[in-house]
Amino acid sequence: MTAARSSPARVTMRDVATVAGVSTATVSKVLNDRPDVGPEVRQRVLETISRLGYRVNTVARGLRSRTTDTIAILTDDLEGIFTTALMRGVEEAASEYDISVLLANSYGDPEKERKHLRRLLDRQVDGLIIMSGNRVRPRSGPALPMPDTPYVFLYEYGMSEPVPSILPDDRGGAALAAQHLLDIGRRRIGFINGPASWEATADRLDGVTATLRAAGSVLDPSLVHHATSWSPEDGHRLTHAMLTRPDPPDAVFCASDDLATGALAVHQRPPLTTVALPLLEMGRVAGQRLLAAVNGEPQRHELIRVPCELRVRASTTR
Amino acid sequence: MTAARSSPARVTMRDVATVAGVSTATVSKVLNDRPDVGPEVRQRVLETISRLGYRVNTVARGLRSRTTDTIAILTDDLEGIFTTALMRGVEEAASEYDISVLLANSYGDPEKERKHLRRLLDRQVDGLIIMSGNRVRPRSGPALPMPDTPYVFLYEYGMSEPVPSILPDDRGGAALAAQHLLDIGRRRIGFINGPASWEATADRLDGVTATLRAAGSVLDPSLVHHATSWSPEDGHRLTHAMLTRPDPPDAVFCASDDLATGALAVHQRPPLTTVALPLLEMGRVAGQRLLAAVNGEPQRHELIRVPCELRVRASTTR
DNA sequence: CTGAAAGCGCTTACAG
DNA sequence: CTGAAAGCGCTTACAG
Repeated sequence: MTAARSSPARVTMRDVATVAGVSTATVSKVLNDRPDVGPEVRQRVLETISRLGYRVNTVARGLRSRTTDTIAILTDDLEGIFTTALMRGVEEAASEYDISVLLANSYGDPEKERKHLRRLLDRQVDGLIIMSGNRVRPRSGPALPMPDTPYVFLYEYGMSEPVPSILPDDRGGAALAAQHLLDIGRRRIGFINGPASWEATADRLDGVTATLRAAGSVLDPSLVHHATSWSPEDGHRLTHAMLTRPDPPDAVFCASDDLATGALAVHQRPPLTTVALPLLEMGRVAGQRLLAAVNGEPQRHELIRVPCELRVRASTTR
Repeated sequence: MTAARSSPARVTMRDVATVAGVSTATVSKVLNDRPDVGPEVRQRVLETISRLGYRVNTVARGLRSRTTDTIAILTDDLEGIFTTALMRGVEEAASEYDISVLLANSYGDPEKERKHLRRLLDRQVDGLIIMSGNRVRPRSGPALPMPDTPYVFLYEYGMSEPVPSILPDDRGGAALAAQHLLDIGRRRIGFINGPASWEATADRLDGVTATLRAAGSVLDPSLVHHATSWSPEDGHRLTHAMLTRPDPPDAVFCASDDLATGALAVHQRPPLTTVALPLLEMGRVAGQRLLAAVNGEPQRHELIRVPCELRVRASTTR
């Protein structure tokens, strides 16, 4: 890429200094809110800046100060169903501190991940969020060793790297749902869970089981069905099977919105009570943790489970 | 943000030059594949680079060369239903040229847009993609004048700015669907269109009308219903009304997947024949157009309509 | 073909 | 409180 644009000589810090009759050092101090500048000089410099329409060149600043105020999101699936909400959280957290966010997509390919990491490190990013957009699972370390650049995992987790991994509290979320059903008087709870191979599936079963047990009740194993996919079709099929038993449950908890959608015919669908994944909040936490690390706060291996939220709607209102 | 990391003195171009016994100018030339370097010197430099593990500092390069190989996506809705597919297209196009992509979210707020633009220009981005994630409509120019930085609109369009706007060809897409229904022998076509206030709604009505007319047929106005939202509920309601008429249509075309989903009960849903929005391709086109402009290619006001694609599935197979 | 020199636009000790 | 000087790590004319 070559820049073929010609501009009418961008205003530089030197211009401001000359016009204001000070040194560039002083202009820089004003710009960075250093205390060691006299009030009248500061005033004069600020006026000159706004009169000339001066804007700092972040690239030059970055070269000198060795920090770029830039972090990167490296995802394995830019089109994952949770990607945008997670990214929004990261972007919000970063924006609050005037940090910019670079976006890169590895498609889950370690070779692509390595290439992106190399490019991002060459660009001197201050830190990285390594993220999955669709499924919580363990992963190996970054495809490129990064001894000097902090990073965190988001919606996936490392096995031993000394960094935090930000995850949804699927167990707690399922417990919320089960407790809610108990609270509205249901005792015989059916559970359409996700595919058995997903971590969230086991975590949610744990949550439901423990909640019922704590209430002196028990989860009937024959009322737990595992879908083979997260599709409405599976939700419909399994719910139908459950409700046509001689001893049907008095409430059904589905492990995902799609499963629940299929459980109900569209023309008789009340607004669903839902356990919301805290995606936005997870993104924010990831951003904040990363920025803290960029600022020198030590990191260690830890799994941070962000609580889910129960949204009660008509489907469980009496 | 301050960088509190201490690294063991990063390898610099000067180090490579010293070890290889050449000047930094020569190292730079090798790095940038300039022809004016002797083969044995080039070889020696390359070996030294890989031996020392040298990596270019993109920030320093950017300061000197006045180009950052970075573009930005500025969206009004990071969680719009089309956002990720569009972004993926942009990211793919950019990655092919080793261009990095910055992400910013204005939430449709002109003040936030201005702030982001300012920050992005300060960072010396080579160009910008200004994008809507959910709805094609006209918009005013960028919230900050950008005389020196090229940009394009994506999934929204400017009224007069001398830049391209990349849009889906909704009219052509609807025509594809109508023609397909004619091709499989249907003559009396019902049309569940979107809300009347959307541009895509008018464009699609145009497409269907023109296609039927060209086939010597005509679209019965009483078989055109406009939804009040894009929801499955609306799709269900309107389809039901249409099919319970004394003279029902022999095919129904819905203006969105959600409307079509509602049109069918989940347990009897065949795979839907669909007109796919060319979101990925649109993103790619936007990226390519922008990079061309960055390289000095002149821009002008134009609306680029990217063709939709018909995906025939069981719902229209005999 | 190769290198010395200048300079991109800032910030940072440091001297006064 | 203010500024002269050095320098971040590159690339780019230019001279030889």
